[in-house]
Amino acid sequence: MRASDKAYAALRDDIIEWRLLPGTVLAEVEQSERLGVSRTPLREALSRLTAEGLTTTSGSRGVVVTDISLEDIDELFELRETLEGKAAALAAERGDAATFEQLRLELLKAPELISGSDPARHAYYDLVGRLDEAIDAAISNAYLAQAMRSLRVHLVRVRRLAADDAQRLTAAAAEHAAIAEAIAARNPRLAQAATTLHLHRSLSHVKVAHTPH
Amino acid sequence: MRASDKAYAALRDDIIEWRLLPGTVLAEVEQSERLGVSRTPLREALSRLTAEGLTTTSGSRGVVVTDISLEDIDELFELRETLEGKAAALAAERGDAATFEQLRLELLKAPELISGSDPARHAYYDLVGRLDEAIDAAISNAYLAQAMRSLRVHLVRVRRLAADDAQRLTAAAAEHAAIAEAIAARNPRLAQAATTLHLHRSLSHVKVAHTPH
DNA sequence: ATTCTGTCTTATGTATACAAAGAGGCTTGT
DNA sequence: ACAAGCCTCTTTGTATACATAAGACAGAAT
Repeated sequence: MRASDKAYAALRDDIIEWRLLPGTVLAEVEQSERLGVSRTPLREALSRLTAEGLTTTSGSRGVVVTDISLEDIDELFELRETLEGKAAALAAERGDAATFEQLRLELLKAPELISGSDPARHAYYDLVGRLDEAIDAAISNAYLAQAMRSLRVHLVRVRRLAADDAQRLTAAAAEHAAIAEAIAARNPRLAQAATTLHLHRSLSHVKVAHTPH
Repeated sequence: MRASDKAYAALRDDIIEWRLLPGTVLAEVEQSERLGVSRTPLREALSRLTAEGLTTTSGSRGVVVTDISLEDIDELFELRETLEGKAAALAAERGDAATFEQLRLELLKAPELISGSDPARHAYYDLVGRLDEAIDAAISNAYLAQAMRSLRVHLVRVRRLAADDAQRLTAAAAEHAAIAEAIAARNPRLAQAATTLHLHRSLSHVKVAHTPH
């Protein structure tokens, strides 16, 4: 693995997992010493992070970790609804029904994974990831898939804040199953509607979790 | 201006203007000598181009200029319709009516610019650019705006192929005016429909121009 | 003749040295 | 005492030297 890849992956994880908080300045020498690479590959890593929007080069203060506020989350989900709604509709038009029917069946059994121990919960996240990948593959549109991939980086960051409880995950699994069902039924409008519903529920959950109560 | 910015701008222009054709390998020493910078800033430029999708790092062959075929154009416009349609609708909800009414009036006078000499045609492209910027500003969504910006890079590349004639530009100006009118009227659905119509016409024009006849 | 292997060449990946620019503090003058 | 200017230190930007890996070509062996 190249040193720049290593530095990129480490920094990306640190930001996504909120070990590097928004506003933190990523000085080149400091980070290169911390990660054990020289400045050259580290700079490349910072470039990639900035291109993804996880960091910004803020004038003369160097590279800083970008903030992600509640308003940002609204904007993020607005774009997400647009892209994923369209993607679900396209997947319903173009995808392979059997693939999504299989995913639907697995999603219906997901509550067992969620209520289980932590490794099983990982299996649930993997399952949702496979649904995303299946949609990506079904839409046959590299540009749309790329746009969604670049969004997901930010979404993972938000999800870390959401503190998903078993109750929410169980509901989300049912919503995902509804999306898979609509795609398997080759019903674009239904697939889009199911996606819209799921995203609104997710957004509400995140916002409730962060509203003072 | 930093050397890396200079190299980035030069390469980006060369690719967009089709002076560097798809498939061209951008060897580091070769390009750094051609552009008069050293390899370090050139590598940063290549990173940024690759992040934008204008180049890809193709295994062991180094960085190559990405191809953009007719199928790619279909995919590109599919995403474009999704994003710009949503943006137009949001602009109609949130934008300032007077701004778009002003743009509409200018667009109605655009045929004079188009039929004129080449510098005036530049004025027309500027006008369309201002409509894009006004929509970007009106939507109040940094993520959506960023997604559209990253799309426009590819679109400029396609436009260079389209060989826009005066007839098509005149029609396009009218379509743009219809979009501005719908936004000024604060009618989201109409704004989205006008955008869909415009993009379909643009796509048809590009495809006709590249179909053997 | 074909294939395998070794070496050589040429590319990219990395480290480090040097340059330039900016911020902060200290000193000096009024 | 306060302000202004200069100096220094720190940080990023650039160049270049070195390492490493991959690919091609040639030669030899089967």
